[in-house]
Amino acid sequence: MSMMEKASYKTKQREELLEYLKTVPGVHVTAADVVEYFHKKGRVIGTSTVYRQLERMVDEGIVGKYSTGAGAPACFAYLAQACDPEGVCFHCKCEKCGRLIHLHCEELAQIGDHLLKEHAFVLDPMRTVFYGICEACRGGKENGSDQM
Amino acid sequence: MSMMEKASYKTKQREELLEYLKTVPGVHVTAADVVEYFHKKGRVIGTSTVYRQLERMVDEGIVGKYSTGAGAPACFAYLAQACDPEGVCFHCKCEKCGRLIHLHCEELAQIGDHLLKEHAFVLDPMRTVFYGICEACRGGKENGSDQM
DNA sequence: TTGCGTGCAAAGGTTTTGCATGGCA
DNA sequence: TGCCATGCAAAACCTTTGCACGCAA
Repeated sequence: MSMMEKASYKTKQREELLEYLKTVPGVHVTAADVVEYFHKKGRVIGTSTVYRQLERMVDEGIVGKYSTGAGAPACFAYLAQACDPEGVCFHCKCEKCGRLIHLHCEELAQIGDHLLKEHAFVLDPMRTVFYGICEACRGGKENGSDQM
Repeated sequence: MSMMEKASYKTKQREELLEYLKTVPGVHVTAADVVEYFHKKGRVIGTSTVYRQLERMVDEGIVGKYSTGAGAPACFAYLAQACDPEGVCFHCKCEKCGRLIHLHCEELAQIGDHLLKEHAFVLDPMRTVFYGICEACRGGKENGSDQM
């Protein structure tokens, strides 16, 4: 699109954030998770900075962003082209405890093929979320861990 | 599936809300849109009520719910073709033209089985929406009608 | 009469923004 | 030295929840 995008400095915070994300490729974390991670390490990074950098990385295409709902926090994940050529991963969200489950499943990947071939619909796994009840909540009757 | 769901009274607010939604089938509106619509008509309906009724209608399969982003408000739309409570039905939403596609497909129904057996996740088809690009928009390369 | 539905206000949680300061180039 | 990035706090938003009252069955 644009030719220069932005100036974009290379700050310490950005470096550390990116370094961390690279250690957990494909894993989705929320902005709050990131803040907490650094906080525990004694390295405090402002929430605004995390949001701003994450958003920028999304623009740059090195990080994926998943919206799991309305008031729910967005998830981000470092996109490691190496381990996931297609970036095929699906998400299941428990309607009871709110937990987001990350799935790498070949069988589910066929859904995309089926939708394309039979229904001429190009699936966007990035945005698609399966809603339902997770194992813990179903088994434990009321809830499993109820983290959100 | 369930035997009684809930008592579910037939209140004035519910009637009016449903009546309004039926006049704009397939069109997606936010809770705020609904509140504003009635407010302009001089008929005030509480925001909580709108959220609660809308959510209930989603459970009943007569309204679809879509996530439009992270901090963005959820969208709802009256399903012209009500979902068969017993049968399986899925929805695909085009990210380009916003169109909602109704699918009755046995093969897709297997997703539920797969998720249950392999991932111990009980799928809720009523709340699950596949996001992607529809045939018309894909064919036209750039866009079809592009309403969002 | 029973109990669900409604509506207001307040709470809860996520993300954005204003502004002064600090650091990269 | 410029200018962007950072951080803190506050604001903006969307959605949920508590509670008393009203209405449907």
